Order: sequence, then C-alpha cells, then structure tokens
Amino acid sequence: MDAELPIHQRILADIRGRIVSGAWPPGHRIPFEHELTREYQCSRMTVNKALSQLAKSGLIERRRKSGSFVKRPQSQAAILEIHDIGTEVRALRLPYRYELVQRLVRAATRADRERIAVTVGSPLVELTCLHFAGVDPFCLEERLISLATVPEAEAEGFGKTAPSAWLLGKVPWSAAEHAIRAIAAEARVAKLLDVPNGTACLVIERRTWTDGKPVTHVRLTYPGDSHRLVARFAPSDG
Amino acid sequence: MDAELPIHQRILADIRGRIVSGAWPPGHRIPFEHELTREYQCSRMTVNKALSQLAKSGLIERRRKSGSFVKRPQSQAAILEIHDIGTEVRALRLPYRYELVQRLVRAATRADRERIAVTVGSPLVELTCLHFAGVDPFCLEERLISLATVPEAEAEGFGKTAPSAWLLGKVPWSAAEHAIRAIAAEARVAKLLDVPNGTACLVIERRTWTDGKPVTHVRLTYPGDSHRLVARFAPSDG
DNA sequence: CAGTGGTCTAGACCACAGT
DNA sequence: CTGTGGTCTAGACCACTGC
Repeated sequence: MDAELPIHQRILADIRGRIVSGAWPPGHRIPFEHELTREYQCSRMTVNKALSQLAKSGLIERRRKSGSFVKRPQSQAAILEIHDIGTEVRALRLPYRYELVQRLVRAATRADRERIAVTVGSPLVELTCLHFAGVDPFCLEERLISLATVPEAEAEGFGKTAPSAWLLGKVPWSAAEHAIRAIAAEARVAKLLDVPNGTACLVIERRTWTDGKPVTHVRLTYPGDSHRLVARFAPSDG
Repeated sequence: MDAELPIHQRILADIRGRIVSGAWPPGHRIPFEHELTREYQCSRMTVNKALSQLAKSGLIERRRKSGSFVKRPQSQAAILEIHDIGTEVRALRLPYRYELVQRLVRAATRADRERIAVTVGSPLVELTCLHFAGVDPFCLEERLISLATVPEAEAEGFGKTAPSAWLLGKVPWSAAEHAIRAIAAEARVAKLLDVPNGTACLVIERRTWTDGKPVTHVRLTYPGDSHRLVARFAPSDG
C-alpha cells in the first residue's frame, strides 16, 4: 500500500492517525519507546525520532518516568501566509501598479515609538505608497524604515521599487510581529484609497527586527471587503 | 555563557544565527556534515539532527552530492494563534460572560453551502451567541454545526456551554481554514453588538473538517477596533 | 564513479520524576 | 531506587546525483 516510508515516518504517521481520528483521546498514554521498539522491530533512536517530532509539533507531551501522552488541542494555531502585494494582485489576474505618494526623511518623534521601537530623534524614512489592482487602489502602504539599522534606505528613492521588495533583498532575515484589525477609513486614508469616509478597512501592521534592531514598521490598509486573509490550519509535521 | 545546551541545539543555533544575521546569505553553502563533525567534535547523527531540523523549518535546502544551502526567504509565514474567546477576554482582565441568543435545528439550504460544505437538506444546528467582556458585547458568534458529522449536537442546548469549548471536547481533531476580513456592521449585527450601524468590524470565519467531513462553520464578528489579532513571525525551530 | 545526505543500529550514560 | 525519556556514539548501508 504505502510507498515504503522510512520507519520513523511510519511510526509518526501511525500515531498521528490514531490521535487525529480520536482513537487515542487526549490524555491517552502512548506506548513506551521500548514497546514501540518491539512493535516496529527497530532501534530506540528510530522510535525516539518519531516521538520527538510529535512532541515538537505539539500533538503529544512527554514526561520522564511517566511516558508520553496525547495533549489536549490548545490554542488553535494557523499559518498565515503573507505574500508580496504585487504577487497578490497578479494572482487575481489584475494588472498591478505601484505608486509612491510621499517620501520623507526625518527624525523620529515620540509618536513613532509606538510604531517602530527607535529612540526619539533617530533618523527615519517615512513612505506613503499605493498599490493598484487595475485602476482601483488595492492597498495603502504607510511605512517607516529605521536608517540607523538600514542606512542604505537613505539613497533609495522608492519611486519605482516597492519598499517591501527592496527590503527583502537588502535586510537579511528578521523577527516580525503582525497585528490585524478593522478600522473605519478616516478622511486622508479614504481619499487615497478612493472610498467613502468611514469605509471598513482591514489593517495589517507588521514590525520587523533584525538582530534585535528595529528595521521597519508597515501599515497596510485594504479598503472594504476587497481583501481577505486566508489561513489554513497548521498541519505541523508530515 | 550558554547554559549547556545539547550539542545538536548548539549547532542549530549557531547556523541559524549566521543565516539570520546575514553572515551566510541565501545560496551560501553550509559546511558538510563531516566538516561539522570535526568542528563540534561529535558524531554525524548529531550534526544531522541539527541540519535536518533546519531543512524541515525551511531555512536551508539539502541536496545530495552537493551539500546544504541557505534558502531564499519565500512566502512570509506567520503563526496566528487563535485562542478561545473566554481565555481571550480573561487575558484582558475583564469578566467574561456567554449568552445564547438563538438556537435552531434545520435543514441546510443552498445558501449554507457557501459556509459549510454539506448537501442541501442535510440537518444543521444554527447558533447565534454573544460573548461579553464586562458589560459590553465583545464578539458575535454565528455558527453552523453539521448534524451528519456531529449528531451529539442535537441533544446539546448550548445554553451554558459555548459551542467552541463543547466541540473541542467532542470532535477529535481537524483541518481548518480561516478567512479574515473587515466589514461594516449591518443593522442586525450592529444591534446585537450594541454599536452604530456601519461600524467597522473584524470578521474571522473558520471552517472545520474532521476526516474529510465538514464539522462546523463559525463567523466571529468583533466590533470596531476592540480586537486585534496578533501573530508573530514563524521562528519554527528553537 | 565518488561524495553527499537519509536512514538505521546496538549499544551507552545521564537527568529527572515517581515510588 | 527505578524506569522513563534525552542525548550521544561509531559505525553501517543505501539512494541519489553530479562528474
């Protein structure tokens, strides 16, 4: 039947199947490693590989001297994939256009500290950009970039290149934090997005760090219900 | 300095650090296993454990005969944790209250098929519930449960127990799909949430399956900007 | 063909938590 | 103390792939 999976993957799949199907409910004790060793005719390392992975993915809990137990599903975790806006638009089979509305270089104010964790007075680039799908504004991007962390941003005009793409190629990797909420479009936002005042908008804010230093804060505002974020349940291991 | 990490975790952290810091850019070849074996004075299995994990978490790519290479960051993935509403409210240090507004048992209409993938005519429970934080409505829950998949739901009144908690204990595990968007509250929703008509609301819709069969569709509507979804970047391994 | 990673073994020692 | 999982070793064979 199966296409000759490695032993540890077979063990993992078997156990996961029993948990997912409900045959082994939360709290159920999984056979000890040495029992599985006999059952699958393999060494303990192989069994351990499977069980460690199940533990890491949160399906089971392992306790010394007691054994391994099926965990209660806890916080629903979903993987949210956040794509590049251009890619997003083109996936809708609409022509994509980027437009820089404003670019400022200035010193950070106290108000900026809530958006990007820099000290007051440290240099920033502030960008306002629009992303179009066809003729309609698809997304308003308001961004701060810390010049202390990314000094190269001072020389970049962002007239042609969208800042997200530029940053991806420039700043190596990072930690990030997302916040998603709904707002009513205020006058300035409404005008830029060409929608009536007070239109419900989806706002995604993302803070990014590299090596502990703040890189950028971006606020993406999507008008109306034109945009949906889709996430699938975390399947974790495989 | 370090608190005596296991060797494989030290290797993993070292390599991840070099990738995340940018010292090893995308495309950079990671030392071969046998090289790391010498560097860390450990066996190949230990090195392999670290590298396999890095590969599984998507930071590196491994190719036989060629070696292991730093991957380009691809689609930004963030882990979105979706907690139980009661837990959420209590985390805000507010008293939580659950209230059932309406409970119906009926046959699925064609309109339901967009929400929950059942055949027309198959039996459903339809629930409308409110979750309160203090005296204010915090979240409106509109839910369909497929009685074909979860027949026990017919006997449950949901007067005291919120359906999410009940389902978690009843239906084993599942696949799920989330959609997040912003809407303007229509009259009925606005009245239930005690907000003005047209208030921007955050809507989370979740479809759940078990073993390929549809379990439930739930629409959670959070008024105004009272609610923020927070996601952190997927750090994967650790 | 040769070198890489993928997998596996049959041991071992240790830390830790129940008894 | 005992039994569990956590980690590690020093080998081994194989599959794949680039030369």
